[in-house]
Amino acid sequence: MRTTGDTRQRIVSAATELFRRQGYSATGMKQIVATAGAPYGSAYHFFPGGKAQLGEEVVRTSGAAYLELIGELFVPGRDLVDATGEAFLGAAGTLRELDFADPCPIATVALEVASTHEGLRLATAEVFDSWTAALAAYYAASGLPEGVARETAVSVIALLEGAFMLGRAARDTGPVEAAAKAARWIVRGAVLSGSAEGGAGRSA
Amino acid sequence: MRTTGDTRQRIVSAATELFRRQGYSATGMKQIVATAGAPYGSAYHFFPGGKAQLGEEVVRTSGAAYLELIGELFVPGRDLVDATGEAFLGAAGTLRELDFADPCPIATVALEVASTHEGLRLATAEVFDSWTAALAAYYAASGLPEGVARETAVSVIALLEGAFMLGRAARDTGPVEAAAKAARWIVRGAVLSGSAEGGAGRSA
DNA sequence: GTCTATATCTTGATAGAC
DNA sequence: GTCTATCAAGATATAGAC
Repeated sequence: MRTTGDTRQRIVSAATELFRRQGYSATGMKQIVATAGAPYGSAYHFFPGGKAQLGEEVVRTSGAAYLELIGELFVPGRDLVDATGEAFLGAAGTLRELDFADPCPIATVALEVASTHEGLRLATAEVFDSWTAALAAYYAASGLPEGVARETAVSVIALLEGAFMLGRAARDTGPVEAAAKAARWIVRGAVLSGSAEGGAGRSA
Repeated sequence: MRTTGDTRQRIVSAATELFRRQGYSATGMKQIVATAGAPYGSAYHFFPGGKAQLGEEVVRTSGAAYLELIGELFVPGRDLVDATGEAFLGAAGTLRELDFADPCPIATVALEVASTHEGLRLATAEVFDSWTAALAAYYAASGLPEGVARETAVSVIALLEGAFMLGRAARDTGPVEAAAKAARWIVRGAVLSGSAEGGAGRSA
């Protein structure tokens, strides 16, 4: 029976929000604990590995949360093309609601650390992989051949990340909305190629 | 007739490379001048506005360089789908040659500053806009209706940026190669929708 | 235009009282 | 487990000799 566990989570939550708005490097431990309303020492009490350890936990925690979201949005049985397009339109709404902070909690960090912090880089890679695997499983369950499903999932996630980037820079949801149509074309193309090459191209 | 102009450019070049590998926040002025082999004072002599001014120059300069590249890759007359797909395959090669440093010189900076440095954010937005406008002009010249051409260009650029992100995180060119196929589907879809809605869908 | 020295601030991290 | 004080190193930026 644990008596604590509250401040630790507040630190993780604060770090998640700050990383998403300012990135990893521009966010200091002091700012994190100040935002969390926690004493400075608590940061190193809960994360003896320092900022890198905290960063990894943020990446993996928010990565897991988004993995659940994917499971909710892409329910087997729903049409592939429609489900994909609607996910993008929902993302456009989220982008606006966040006032153009990053809807993806790990994107900025991923680019920042890719060539500099190997541990963090691996964490972001594993999170991206979990997302694409989940989406690929849905596409495969909907009839796409395994390889096509995987490539399609990777492309759709990439398109969403890039659309967030352009949308944030322009402070405009237009890019994400344009990407919604493009995502539909990608999936539709995959369905066509799947039925031609491999097999059960029918989806709904 | 100017007698100098060399150290200034070395500073810009060094900053461009460092931003692309480490991002904006993690790169210090001292590291920049050290890499450039320039005295510290020169940085503020040439960029009285400090790091932000240097950052803007880096973004605009490398943005202009990539704008030229787009012009070279997308020559009117070439088939839209093939030109787009081959550009992605070339980008995959570049990603590997750079040892998975960011092939896009402004992507990391764009995400870092989007919600924090308004001047820099605007610079990245204008660069992205110049790229999508150039690509859209090519698509339009190839027969796509204006609006479709614009949306397609935005989506293709976004897909490329996102594919770079996933590829860097995984240290694998697979995502960019998958995106090459997806980009072809996007453009093919745009051609179809263009010929249905608006008009001259024929490209080659 | 070059270069050095310095001022001021903030960073990540640690030590130790409570 | 909480909280404060402090450290050394880094940051951005400036001043001023040459």
